[in-house]
Amino acid sequence: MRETSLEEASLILKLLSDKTRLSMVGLLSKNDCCVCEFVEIFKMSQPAISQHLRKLKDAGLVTERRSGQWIIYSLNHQNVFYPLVRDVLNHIPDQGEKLVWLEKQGLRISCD
Amino acid sequence: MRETSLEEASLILKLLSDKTRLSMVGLLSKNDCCVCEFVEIFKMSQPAISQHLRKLKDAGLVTERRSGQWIIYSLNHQNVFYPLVRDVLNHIPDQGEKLVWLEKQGLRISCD
DNA sequence: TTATTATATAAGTAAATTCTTATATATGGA
DNA sequence: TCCATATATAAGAATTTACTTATATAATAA
Repeated sequence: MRETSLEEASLILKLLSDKTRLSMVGLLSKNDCCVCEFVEIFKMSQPAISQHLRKLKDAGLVTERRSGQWIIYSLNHQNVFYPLVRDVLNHIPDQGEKLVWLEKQGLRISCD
Repeated sequence: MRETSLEEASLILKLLSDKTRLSMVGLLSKNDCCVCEFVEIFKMSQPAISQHLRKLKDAGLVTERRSGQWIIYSLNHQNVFYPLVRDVLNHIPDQGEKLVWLEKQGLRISCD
């Protein structure tokens, strides 16, 4: 396992220490998501969601791709910090239920 | 493994996301330490150190005991969040070298 | 007892964080 | 082309955080 410096580790932990971002990362570990899905799930303004995603992207924890009008976010398993992220996610409840709820509302965007 | 709620997990991660506290916890996983040792290691004011320790103590991550004039802090392995802490510590460099340095300076307090 | 050492706490300050609102850009459909 | 939808970004406000200095408490040593 690659050893992360203390500075790097605390930076990643700071990103994951926000409830919304931690849940986002948990969701992305299950399924890719677009911004508008996060807006529905977290009942938060679109700019607030975009700003959280930008922080995750700047750290390399997630990647984005365009699909039509949507920007689809994915968890970046290739990132050097992914092992830390994975270990942290092991300690939180499965966020997949939020996607089930989204689907029930008919708000799921199929991300392919 | 006990499943920590999202709120609880983010609270613990917030505590660990501070460089000083993360290093403190890493040190305590090796050896018990007193406040004055932390002051030397982190070259930080005594109140600043005490305030960090208080946050860790309030969350139950560390315990304290008095030994003469010193207050000795220990990592609380019994805490429900300890498994998360342990997994996080697995991703940071060994903080034990800071104790070696302290010993070389003749500043180590034998904690028993 | 008095002084010294170790620690905690309180109050204030500067910086960082997370929202908000307003606005810009890009895509797709009528 | 024009409009609606999805997203990003910028600027500002409220809150939180991590320090500072000043002071209080407890133990030990002279």
